[in-house]
Amino acid sequence: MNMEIQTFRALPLFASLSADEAALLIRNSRISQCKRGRFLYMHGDANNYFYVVCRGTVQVFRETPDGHEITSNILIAGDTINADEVVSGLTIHMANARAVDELAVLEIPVKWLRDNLKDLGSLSAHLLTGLADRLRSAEMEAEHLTTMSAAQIVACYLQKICVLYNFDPHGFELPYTKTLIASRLRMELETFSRTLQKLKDQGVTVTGSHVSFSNIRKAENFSCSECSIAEDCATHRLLHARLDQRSGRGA
Amino acid sequence: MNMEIQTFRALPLFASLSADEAALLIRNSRISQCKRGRFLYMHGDANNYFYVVCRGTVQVFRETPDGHEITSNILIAGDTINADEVVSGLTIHMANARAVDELAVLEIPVKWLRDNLKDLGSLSAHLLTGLADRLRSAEMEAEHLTTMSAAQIVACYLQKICVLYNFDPHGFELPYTKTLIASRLRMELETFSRTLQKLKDQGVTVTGSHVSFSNIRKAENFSCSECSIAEDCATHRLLHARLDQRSGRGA
DNA sequence: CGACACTTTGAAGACGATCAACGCCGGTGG
DNA sequence: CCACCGGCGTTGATCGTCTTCAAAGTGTCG
Repeated sequence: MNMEIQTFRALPLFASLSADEAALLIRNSRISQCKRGRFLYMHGDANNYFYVVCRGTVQVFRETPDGHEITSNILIAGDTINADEVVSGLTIHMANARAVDELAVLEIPVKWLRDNLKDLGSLSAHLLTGLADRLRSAEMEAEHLTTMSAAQIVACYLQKICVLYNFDPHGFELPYTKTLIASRLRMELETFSRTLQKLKDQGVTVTGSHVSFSNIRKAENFSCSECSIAEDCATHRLLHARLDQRSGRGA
Repeated sequence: MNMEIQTFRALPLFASLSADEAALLIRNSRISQCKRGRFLYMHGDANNYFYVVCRGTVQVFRETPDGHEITSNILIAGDTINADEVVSGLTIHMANARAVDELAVLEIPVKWLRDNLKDLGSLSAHLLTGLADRLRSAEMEAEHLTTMSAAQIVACYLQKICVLYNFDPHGFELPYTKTLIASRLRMELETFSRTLQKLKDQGVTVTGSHVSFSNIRKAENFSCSECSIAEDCATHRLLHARLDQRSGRGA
């Protein structure tokens, strides 16, 4: 368990906590494990804990009346899972959260958190910026959804993944199944699969779960016209940085 | 100008401020007016002020490379305009903000706000919940965008407008042009117009800018299957309350 | 080897976007 | 008073893209 405490102190959300604050938090929370496929909570369950991912991956999703799953987010170490629900004061969960792989989460009682948030100044500041960042990216994605083609969305997402996981742009493995990614991108698996084929001409090659950006310039022009023109897409800047850092040029 | 101060004290965002806090805020901010069609700020401008709508309506939108406008939000009195940008620490605006009608906004220097947010406890708490609420509704809308038909989206939105503005469900006028609404709903004006015709059979009648829910039960089933089944759609609850309150029954 | 989850491919269909033309209305200016 | 114009909205026809349904291929693990 102590190892887990080490890991959670390494998360940005908690990094700036003072020793006192951290001790306070640890005394009043616990780390819980979850096996692949298990539900952390389900839609309608009481919203009693504030969760933060320590290790592993979480899929947050809702179900349509006809049983279709809509993935609203895929979360990794350092992400808060239900911050919005907790802050909004919801008493029940509005979505399902399921472990995609072996999972460790920090579990903080909502009740305690509400009473003590003022004593955890830096945490509340992180919460604030975290929510703001997510809001912005949610709005950005909604914009993409309506203005970009499936091909652009996919290309853009692959680049984002590459930066987020610090992968080598010349070649990396998809961190989760295509089914999950398609659901996350709000498209059908079939559409996703077909789109990957089309992207081969555009400097993005995906075979099996292996991705490589054979022609990053082309891939980039093709994807995310919004961001690149507006120059507000941090992904591209970081991607370039990674390319420069890894090797001289990328094709 | 004193009248404007009265109005802004009435906004929920500031209602809970103590007299001291309010005085502090007023000393360090100002209320500025804006004529219909004028830009409050444009994409790329320096993000120097935190804005709150006191009176009137604001359209926040971005432009695609080909000049198409995408409305990301329509804001009314009490809404923060660029809270996400300010909290995220962005130095330039990521979108345009334009006055839809006669507008009054409270203008708080970002620099000052950053230094003094800790002295305005209740404001920062409101900011937090405000962001969380917006995040949730943004995710909800993204879900709707991919799971519901245009007809459902429109019906759902009209109900939301009715509740938000406290209109009579039996008949009210659209608060803004159809062009703006269509853009807000991320559909083309043509699609919106056609959709309104189809909704006539479904208990929602729109002629010119006059809306009436002739058969609220039917309209409801038709719209927003997500929310109603999940029972997490506050709109419907409030709509019922309004119907009960107005008259015995709604057709 | 067989079961099962995951993925690919094909063909058909639905839905919204796009292009184009027209109607309506308020304002401005002759 | 009428004519013209521009913003706004409606309607029609066509087109492209994504979804849907169906079937078959690939991989892994017992």
